[in-house]
Amino acid sequence: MEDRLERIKKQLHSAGYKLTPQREATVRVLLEHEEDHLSAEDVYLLVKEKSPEIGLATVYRTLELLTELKIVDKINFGDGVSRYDLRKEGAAHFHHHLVCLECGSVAEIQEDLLEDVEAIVEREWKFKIKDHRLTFHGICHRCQQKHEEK
Amino acid sequence: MEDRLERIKKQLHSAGYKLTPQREATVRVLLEHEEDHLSAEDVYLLVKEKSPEIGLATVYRTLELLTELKIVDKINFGDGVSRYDLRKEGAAHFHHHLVCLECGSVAEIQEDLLEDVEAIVEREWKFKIKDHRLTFHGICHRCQQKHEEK
DNA sequence: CTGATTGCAAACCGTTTGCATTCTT
DNA sequence: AAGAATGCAAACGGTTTGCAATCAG
Repeated sequence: MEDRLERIKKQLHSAGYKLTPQREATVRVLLEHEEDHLSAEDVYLLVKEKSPEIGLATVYRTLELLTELKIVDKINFGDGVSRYDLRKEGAAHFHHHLVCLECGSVAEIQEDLLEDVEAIVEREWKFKIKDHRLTFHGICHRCQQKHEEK
Repeated sequence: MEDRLERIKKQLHSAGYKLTPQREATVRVLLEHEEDHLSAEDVYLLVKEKSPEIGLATVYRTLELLTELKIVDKINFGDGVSRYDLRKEGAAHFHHHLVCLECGSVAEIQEDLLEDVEAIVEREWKFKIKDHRLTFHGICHRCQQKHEEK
């Protein structure tokens, strides 16, 4: 955890950005909530608990910065809110999501699964793939069980 | 084209909605621009050419209606704008997109491609898939050629 | 020191909503 | 006639921006 933070700091630094307490606090929150898909506002509130003087605009600017450096991925499940996901270290590609239409939960799939599909797309459509977004909408296991109980 | 319009009208009707000139004009625009990925504003401006008295709110309400009836899919490429895509008739699943990072063009893939992946996800994650969203980000064929010319 | 970064408030912009009016059925 | 649908303008909510004050390097 702490070493992960160090590496991110180094990335910021070598990209010519300053290491402010606000940026560190923001990255810390992201590290502590890897599994959640936090909105900017969520991050803001969490950072505020530890560093109450921070402003929402700074959080937005930091998240934008981290997105630019590919430390974080900005995603969008169709409600009008952007969410921010820490990239797994060494992950070339973005992970996939399972969004439950009933309870709204979001699960992650780390496995690639798309290698074959990408090969087809690159060959047939002559499209050089840089990244992908794959989201499945459906009913999660827990909600399925709820139905069976009735 | 005209028969497609008729069928959509019928769908609206049998869902208990009225057939107003504004709704017809909006559907017409969507049919005439199937390949484009129009935003609500785009649709509004196009409808306005033929029916200048229409209001933006009505376009939003109609698009919402069509989305609800699954005549149209609401998509979101990450810029803060929703776009609306007419569903191919008989298409069970949503089609995929290729977004070019350089020129911004959006191509469509009608083929399913995800059957195998979906089978894996349903089995391994016990997730009942209802729909999916798959977008590839990369460089389109034309932009690749532009590079080679240099 | 000096330019980068911050916090605040105001501006933005796509979208939604309240309401009186108009139109389908 | 009666409820649904419309147009307008105002409200909304997430995000961005201008600016003076502050801070990191």
